[in-house]
Amino acid sequence: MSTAVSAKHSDAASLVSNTIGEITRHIRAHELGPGDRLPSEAALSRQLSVSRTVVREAFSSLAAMRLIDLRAGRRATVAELDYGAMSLVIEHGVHTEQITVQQIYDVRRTIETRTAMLAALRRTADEVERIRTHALAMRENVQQPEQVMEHDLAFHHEIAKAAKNPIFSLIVGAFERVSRQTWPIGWRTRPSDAEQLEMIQIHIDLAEAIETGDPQSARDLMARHFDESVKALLAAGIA
Amino acid sequence: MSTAVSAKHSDAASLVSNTIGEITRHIRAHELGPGDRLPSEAALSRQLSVSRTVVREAFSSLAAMRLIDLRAGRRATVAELDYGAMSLVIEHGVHTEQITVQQIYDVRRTIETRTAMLAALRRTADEVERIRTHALAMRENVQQPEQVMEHDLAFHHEIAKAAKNPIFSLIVGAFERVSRQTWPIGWRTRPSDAEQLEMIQIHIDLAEAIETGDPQSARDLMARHFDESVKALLAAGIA
DNA sequence: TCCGGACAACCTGCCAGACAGGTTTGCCCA
DNA sequence: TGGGCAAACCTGTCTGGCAGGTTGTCCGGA
Repeated sequence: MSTAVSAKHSDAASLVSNTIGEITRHIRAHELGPGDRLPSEAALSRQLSVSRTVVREAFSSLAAMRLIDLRAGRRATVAELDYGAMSLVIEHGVHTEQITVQQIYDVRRTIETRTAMLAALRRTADEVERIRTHALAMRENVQQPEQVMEHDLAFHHEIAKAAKNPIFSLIVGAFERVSRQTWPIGWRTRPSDAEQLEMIQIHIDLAEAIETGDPQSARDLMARHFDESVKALLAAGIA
Repeated sequence: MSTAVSAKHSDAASLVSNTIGEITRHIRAHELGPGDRLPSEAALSRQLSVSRTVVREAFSSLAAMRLIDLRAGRRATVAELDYGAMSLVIEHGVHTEQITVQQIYDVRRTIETRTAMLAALRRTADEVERIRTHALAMRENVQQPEQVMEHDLAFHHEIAKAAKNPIFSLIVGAFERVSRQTWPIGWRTRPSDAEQLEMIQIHIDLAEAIETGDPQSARDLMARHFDESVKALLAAGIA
């Protein structure tokens, strides 16, 4: 696998990409925020002297990146930050064998040891509650892997949120689609009840460290969690 | 600013989004890799029983996320991993005031202390050469901020590449567009020659640590670099 | 046999016009 | 003043068409 990651020079002077530029410029120039409405397709079509087809494709592209929201009959609106697009990029990388699962774990470890630390420092009572609930729900539903996975994902997500930096949420979210596909593999490498509970216990301990407000301990537990996971994956021959 | 980051449930059963799904499924099912060709618009149109317009918008959306490459007259091809889409998402977040510059620095610090460490462990001779060249070029062109910035960005990018994990390159690249806009602000907070050279010296030292293969020192230098930068930004009132 | 060039078939970029629904707005009536 | 209805507006999708770039093939010459 090559580690080349490029960015095409997007001065591709096609009408559609120019139109995309005009629309983002419009958002910036008018200081639009999430929920604010954009001009209609027909209006932009006239204004930029291109066909509605071109404007539509531009809107469609922006919607694909989740920069705007589109709904039938309604005007396009500026969207809230959303990790959907990044999620697709990562998934694409994995499926085209440009990214390995192990590389994802390394990045997640790097990011999530930080979110755990920050969460321990910045979490609110509500957030602690949600984090702990998910950790405990993992143990309660240990017989239903599907449930365990959902609470596991939500657990990590809530920690990222509690870190109070939306970019961390964005990145953690970006791995969600792929995680949903690789998670069962990791689970299967822990066939005994004891091993499963041990893995879940780390989550519970982590929730407690965040509740106590112990960043060092939260950091270490998250690091251990990922170290164990990678070890399990390697043992299963995923490398 | 809210820290909410959502992902719309994309079961939007529109023809276009279904078609996007079909195309990504096609890539996965046929195990296509970068450069491989996709069916023509007309063929997909017949195959999925939708108009060419719909297929075009689907292609256009995928191209916006840089999952495929489109060129006139040519068939669409599977694209290499590319941070263009992620870059736009981040930029959008900043312009709509959902992300602050300081939050970006925190994430970059988290990611890049890791890339510096890994680069020190995994770099090849060629990579060391490129990294050092950029660091030295910063010093040589110290009178032309534009040049300094370009070499600075390239410096960080090369380190990410040397870490041999494409996801790190992806993330570092994702911040490039925004960095290009905020970099001059940081530069202005270092008005004296001495301060500028001091900041550049860290880069040179870092290049050396990576060359020597000293991960601990590389890590610390990168951390210091970001700490200084944040301090400068705060002093300038960007917070 | 091999190479190069020209031509035909194919493909994409863009456009105009049209129609079926869903949404918004404003007006009118109670 | 408040509620409801109809018209105006807007988006999703389709058809058909033309210009211009690309690809592949085939034939003639070396």
